[in-house]
Amino acid sequence: MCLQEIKKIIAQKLDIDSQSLIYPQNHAWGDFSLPIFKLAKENNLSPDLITKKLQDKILSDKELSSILLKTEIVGAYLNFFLKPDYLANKILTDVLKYKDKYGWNNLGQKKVTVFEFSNVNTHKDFHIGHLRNICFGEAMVNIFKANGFCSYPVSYINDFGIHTAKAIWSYKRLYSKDLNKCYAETVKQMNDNPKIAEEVSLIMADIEKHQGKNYYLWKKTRSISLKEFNEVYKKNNIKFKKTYFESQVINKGFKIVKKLIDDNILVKSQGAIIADLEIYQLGVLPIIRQDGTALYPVADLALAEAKELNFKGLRDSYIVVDIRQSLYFKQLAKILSLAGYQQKINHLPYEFITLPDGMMSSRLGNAISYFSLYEKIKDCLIIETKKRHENWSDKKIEKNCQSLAVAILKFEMLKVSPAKIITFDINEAVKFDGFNALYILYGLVRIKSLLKKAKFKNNNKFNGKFLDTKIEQDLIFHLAKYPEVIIRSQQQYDQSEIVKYLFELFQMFNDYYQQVKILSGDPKVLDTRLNFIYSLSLVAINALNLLGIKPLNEI
RNA sequence: GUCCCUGUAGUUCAAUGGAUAGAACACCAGCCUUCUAAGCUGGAUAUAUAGGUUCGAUUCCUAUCGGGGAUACCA
Repeated sequence: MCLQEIKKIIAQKLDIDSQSLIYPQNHAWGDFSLPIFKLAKENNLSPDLITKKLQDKILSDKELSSILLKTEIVGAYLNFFLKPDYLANKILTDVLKYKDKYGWNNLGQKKVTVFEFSNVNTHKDFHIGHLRNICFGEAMVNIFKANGFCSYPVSYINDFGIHTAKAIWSYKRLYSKDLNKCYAETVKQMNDNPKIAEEVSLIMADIEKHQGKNYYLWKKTRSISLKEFNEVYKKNNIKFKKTYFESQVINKGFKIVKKLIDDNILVKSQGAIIADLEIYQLGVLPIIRQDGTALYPVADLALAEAKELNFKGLRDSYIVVDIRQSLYFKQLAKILSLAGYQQKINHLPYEFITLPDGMMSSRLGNAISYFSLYEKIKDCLIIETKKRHENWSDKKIEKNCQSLAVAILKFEMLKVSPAKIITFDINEAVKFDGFNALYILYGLVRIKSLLKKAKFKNNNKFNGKFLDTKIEQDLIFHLAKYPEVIIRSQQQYDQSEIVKYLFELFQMFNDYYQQVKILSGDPKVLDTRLNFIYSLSLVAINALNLLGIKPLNEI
């Protein structure tokens, strides 16, 4: 039984809306609270009278009395206190039983849901903006799964756009494997010399024809990029159910465009092919350039069709792309619906990443690439770890710090709500204090260390009555809230709910760790406390799994 | 110009319309012969402005002022 069910029982017995039961900002005021301003007004009675009536109702009800320790009237609030040992036994039983699936639910009813993310461009760096994208996408796949959806991650790689031709234009002059540098260089030179645009156009035409030297160079440079992307995915333990390439769907896209022109959904204008969506107040979307080369929508139309074909029963397709493209996705969805597609396309937007001194962009060439950042963080971690563990081998330190660096970066991307711009400050990120992945992982290591020293084996020997300190009861209540966090993070498409939850959990645990010496404490309560902290670690690992972050055994 | 998002502490972020607006960083002072001190304890500081709705507004509405973004061939 979880808090929602308890709330439902209370609400039903008292004939109130369970939504009106709130969590007081201070847990000392009670587990739930009912503000009775509204009730008083609706019934035209004084708040005093209402609270007393409700209290009488509670006292005379057998079931409520078995759950509730007491109620208190404070001002116009009726505060409810659950019986601590009742709650402790319920929650610990549930956590130890369901383990890494504690708090999961069935709300999604196995609905097939595809998440498209990591829409990255070859011939450019994989930078921290993309990192936010894959971390967000992966977390959403996991969170949807925890809510009973059949959710699948797919990736789409833009390996065929005009940006590839731009990168190749400079590559032929510089022969640098730094494709992003090539790309930025071409963009820079194009600003000064408009003639270069024509040359880039010719390169793109060759690539589209699949022949000649430019096509060969395209294949060669493309594989450099793909290798890099696969390293990022491997490092971050992200596996896609399917990967689509623009180069593989683009021809199908042109066919669809042709059909849409026949159907009058797309039209020719100023030498280009466009969708005129002015009557829907969605402006105009260019589809094919004057020179006949494709813009984004050509491939996206084919991609929508491909996903429908690959995932039987696909109802909802989520596309994780940053918020600047939200108009574009409204336009795309409109075109698909005009063309009669059944699939529902949802844009899952998130804000971009900016640097303390301004915007970051591949075109300007000032984006922080993933690997440079990762190496920097890892190096700082190695220095700190050496200070703390003089007896650890270099190999062990390297392995530990690799894992930590990945976790820290993921955490930085996930701790802010998707609707917020992340201002990424590398100097802050290498401090490793406070609201950081290390705080969580370190706390978890402390629990693991305690369990190891006590030679703990999961034995279900616990007695809720022994968990009688305030901090233990606060922690139990926090565990009880976890199922609601899983639901909220899905409904609001916001993984940061889970991150906040984890941080609060370990703030409380560190407090507990400081206050109560578990191993040297009262031996009578040792079993209960070991089961208790084991439960904390289970929920923590459960939540870390949803975020795609791997725990460590030692730090 | 039009449309969208956003203004909370020195900084970066919290707060399903409810009680005393929370954290983290930075700064100052403490805590390791005691379960991993990347931890803990204590300390000052904030809702852009003006109205409105409400018993009650950081939250909803309007206006003003700031910041960001989108707006036909960038991605």
